[in-house]
Order: sequence, then structure tokens, then C-alpha cells
Amino acid sequence: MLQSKLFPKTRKEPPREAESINHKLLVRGGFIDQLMAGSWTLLPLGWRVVSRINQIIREEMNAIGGQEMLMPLLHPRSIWGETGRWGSTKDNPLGAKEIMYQFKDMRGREYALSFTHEEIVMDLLRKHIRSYQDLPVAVYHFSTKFRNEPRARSGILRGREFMMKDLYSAHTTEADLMEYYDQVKEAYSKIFTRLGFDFRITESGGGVFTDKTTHEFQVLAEGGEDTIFYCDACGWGENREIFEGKAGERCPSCKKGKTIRAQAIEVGNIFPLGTWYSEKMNVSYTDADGRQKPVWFASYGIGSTRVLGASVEVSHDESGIIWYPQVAPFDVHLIELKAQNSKLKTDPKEIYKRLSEAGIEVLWDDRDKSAGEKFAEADLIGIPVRLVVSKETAENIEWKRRNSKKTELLSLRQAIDRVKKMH
RNA sequence: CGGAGUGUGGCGCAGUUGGUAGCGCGCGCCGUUCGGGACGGCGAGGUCCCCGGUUCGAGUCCGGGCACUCCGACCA
Repeated sequence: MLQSKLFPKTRKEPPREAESINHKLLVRGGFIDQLMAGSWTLLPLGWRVVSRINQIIREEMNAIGGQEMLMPLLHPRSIWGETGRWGSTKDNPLGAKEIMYQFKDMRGREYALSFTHEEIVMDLLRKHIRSYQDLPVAVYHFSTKFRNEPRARSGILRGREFMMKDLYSAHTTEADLMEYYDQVKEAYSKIFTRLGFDFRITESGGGVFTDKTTHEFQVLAEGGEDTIFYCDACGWGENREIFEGKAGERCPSCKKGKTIRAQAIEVGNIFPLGTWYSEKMNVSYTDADGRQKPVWFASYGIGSTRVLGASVEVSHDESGIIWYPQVAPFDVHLIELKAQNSKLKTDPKEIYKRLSEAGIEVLWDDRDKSAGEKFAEADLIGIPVRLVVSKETAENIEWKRRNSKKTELLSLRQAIDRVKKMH
């Protein structure tokens, strides 16, 4: 990608209203653009990052048998009526009227914009699942979620429209469901490890769905809006809603460690929903004994765009973003500094070509700008490796990691090998 | 939905006792520069968030809206 063609350009100043780090840096770097409160365009750079995040999620979902598909975002009122979630929370504890965007078309028919897909998956299951031999099933998709948040905030961390991966699994028995639930928990841990996060798994209340606890995946971050408690010795963790105690006390689980209170960003959650949905929506299968039984059900979400914001919150400095290599919009930022009166000994075009041929994604700053400006922008955008060719580098290339101040001269061959090793 | 703050060229801001809008950045052209957001010259660019009121006259005063941000409530 030629930087001279990249849309849009970076900015020196953050928007007046920007308060949170991710808001300032993602907007300045040209990753996202705000349409209104809680509604963002993922610009080319931002979309690249989200696509890489999604690919990591996709690989781990596929590894546990998840099948990717795509469900609609426009839903009829009727399907929400089946579980009672169309209504208000006053007369129905499950009602989701407050967060659902509901509206009528010109003929007066009522619709909602999707904020989750349990009902839609249930409808698919009852149409297509007949026998215990058809189960278990795990399907997922990446799609936009619409939620009428009372207050959108924190840049891209809490939007009214955002991207999420949601996985749904259906099983014949509770035991099978819980076994798969643990597999998903493992898969999520792999995903957030691959994403480079320092995270904790916290328990939260099961609400009305289940007497079992549900789990949240929380990235430790100062700017996070969740407060969690976790053990500094074992894996125990609880969110503020259910934690009874004080920070600094003995861990209630291992009795050895100390409980730590921390701010965090919730990037994923998993819910063993049981048979609540299948009973409401009459989703059953014929078991080996010939009897109709309700399907056991669970849902699992990861907010991809929230991961984007969280990545910036936990990895940046005063100059800009520091992407982890696995989610960076490009692998390498190639910067050419024009020679004054002589030609460069290394042709940046040739370097760009050879890097690309080696499977490395390159943003090539081919613009006629001052060195200072190019470096400042490179720091802002945050690509993990910066390669400079100038008259000073002669036939070599200057290598610098975004998270380090050290520069060194390498041959192109060496530089390619090093980039390869990072992945 | 309560509380607070902010709305002025693309972006960030200034604008006095009310007198018809200015700075920096960015943008266009020319020239000089060329390893940490270079310099000079010329130039383009404005419904001062919207509606109403007061006034000879409103960016400025008054009333009503709208939008965005922050705190709170809320957050399957």
C-alpha cells in the first residue's frame, strides 16, 4: 500500500471532545471516524486491524468446530415476541425493549435491529434439527450489533453500533453443553492470549437464565469501565456485581493468594443458557428413546471493535499507538527519505516488491515529506516495524521496532527474516 | 433520564463595553530545504450549531431547541 494513496490522512490534533486514549489515537491515526455518538466508520486502517482480529477469532472458532455463517440484522417483532424479549423490562425481567432499536415500516409492521441472535438461532434449530444425531451444533457469525446504549462513551469501546463475533451452541444434554462451554472458554483464552492481552476470567451472575455462573473475559486496563477482583495466585476472579468482600483479603478460592481490585475492559463473555430458550420457542429433538427433549443452549460473544479499542488502551505511548504484530494494520512501515541530489543506493520500489513477495504487508511512505513528519506519523500509526532507506543507509536498511528506540542496519534478507520470525 | 461542560473556515482555538470575524495547523501555487511533525512568498476557504426575541445593529444579550463530551443511573 502506498501511503500517498492511503485514505484518509493523519491529524496532528485530536478532536476537541475526545477524552479517552483510544478515541484520540484512533481518530488521529485515521483508523476510525465518528458519525454520531456511538457510531463509527472503520476506515481502511481500522478495518485492517479488525479484520486481523476477526481472523484470529475465526481460526479458534473453527478449531472447536464452529461453523461460520451470516444471519440477518433486520428482525420481525414476532420472533422477539416468542421469548417475551420484545417487551419492557418492567413487566418482564428478560425484556430488552430498552436496548433494542424498534420501529415500524410504512405499512405499520414492526421490526427490530439485531442486538443479539439467540432467537434467530433457535428458529434455525427448530427448522433444521430433528434428531439427537443432528446435535451438537455450533454456529457463529461476525456482524453488527445495534444497542440503544443510554450513554455511548469511551471512544469505540461503547458504541450503539459495533462489531461482534457471536457463537451459539446446541446440545442434547447439560453435560455435553458444559463440556463444550469449557472448550469455548479455552478457545477464548487462546484468542485473548494471541491478541496479546493481559486478561482475567471473572465470574458474574447468571441472571435469570441459569443458576450457573457465566464468565467474562476482562482485559486489565486503567481506562476500563469495569471493576473486577481477581486472585494474584490462582485463576479466581469475580466482577463487582457478585464479589462480596474487600480487596486485599485472602482469595476465597485457593485461600493462599490475595484479592486484587482492578479496572478492566470486558472483551468477551460466555453464557450457558440452558433450556430457557428452547422451551419458550419449542426447540426440541427426538432422543434415542424416541422422546422429544428440549435442546440445551449457550451463547458466546467477543466484541471485535471493542478489542480494537482495548488494544490501543493497553499499548501506546505519548507518540501514538503500538500495535502488537498479530493485529497491526501492516507488518512493516517502509519509509524512504529522498536523496537530495543523488539517487538512493537502494531502490525503495524494489524493497517494497521483495517484502511483498515474501508475504509481508507493507505500508510504503513514498511521499515527498520531511523525515520528521514521516517518523512522527509512523509512530502515530504504530506499525510494529519501521524500515528506513535513505542516503545514510547506503545499500542497507535501517530496522527499528515501534516499541524500542534502538535502530540498526540490516540487509534486506535479514530484515525479511526478522519480520517472518515475529509471527 | 438527572448533573456539568463545549459548539466560530477542514482541524485546534481567540474574539474586549453589542458595531459586521481573526490566529495556528492543514489545503493550493512558486521557490528554498531534506534523519524527528522545515522555511519564505502569494492565495483559496466562514449559514459564527438551529429557531425565535431584544436592538438602528447580535458571534457577543435573552428564550427555546439540537449535537457532542464527561460524571451518574443503565449495561443480554
